[in-house]
Amino acid sequence: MFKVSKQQQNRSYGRNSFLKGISCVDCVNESCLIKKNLLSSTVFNFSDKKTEIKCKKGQQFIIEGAPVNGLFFVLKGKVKVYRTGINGREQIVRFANEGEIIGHRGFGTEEYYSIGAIALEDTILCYFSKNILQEALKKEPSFTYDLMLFYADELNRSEAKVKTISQMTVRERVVDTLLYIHRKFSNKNEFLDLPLSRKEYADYAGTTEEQVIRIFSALKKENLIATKGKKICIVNLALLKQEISEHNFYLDS
DNA sequence: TCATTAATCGCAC
DNA sequence: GTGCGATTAATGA
Repeated sequence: MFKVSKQQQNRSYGRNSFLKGISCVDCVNESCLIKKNLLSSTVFNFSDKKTEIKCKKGQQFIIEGAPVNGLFFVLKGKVKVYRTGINGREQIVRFANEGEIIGHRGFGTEEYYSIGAIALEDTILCYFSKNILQEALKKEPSFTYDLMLFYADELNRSEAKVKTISQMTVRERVVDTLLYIHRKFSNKNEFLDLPLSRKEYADYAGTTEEQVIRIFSALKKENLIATKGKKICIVNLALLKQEISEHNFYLDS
């Protein structure tokens, strides 16, 4: 679609290539808050200073405990963000889609990342160093404001998740996870457009792989969902929503 | 195709 | 609800 030659060039470097890539002007991610603020000359000049990072499926690009140097934006692909708990259990904090920000919690005074991030499919990231970003944020209020809205939204989501984990039954948490993935990653035919393993569903819902499998097969029997290997289809969205509606759940991405 | 990995299920706790 | 192990299905080299 755009700048094919650049992509081919990237490919020839194999994994882990760090090089200058597609300009923000040509980016297709309208939801990206850099793209949205590109009319500002500050942001425009700043956008030129990004580094493009290519990740293969399954590749980790943020390691828990590593020093924070900057911020990632997802140009293309999907990513999971997690924390490791006791005896190595992963807690998936969130999934990030194209145009979203990763590593922002460590921004500011934090010295080390408290989260890890792994690409769920082949992914291209835009990386900005902390200093460059800080300069742009100080100069351009509307850009800063957009980022603030993003932080507020993240906080809201995080608070809602506390309640999910502490007050919902396992079944409700799994249903909630399905609805979350559906809101965020479904395409039109109700198939979830994200190849997650049962374990990854469990890590997000705060339960075990076995429970997820048991609940999936129960939901299948009740004709609420259908599965084909990793592909999962929401059959009866309304009924699933009804299951967790008493938790007066907020509905957003 | 064969070998590896993931998904299920049953059972004990 | 959780954790382990055996069985079966799916994936990929």
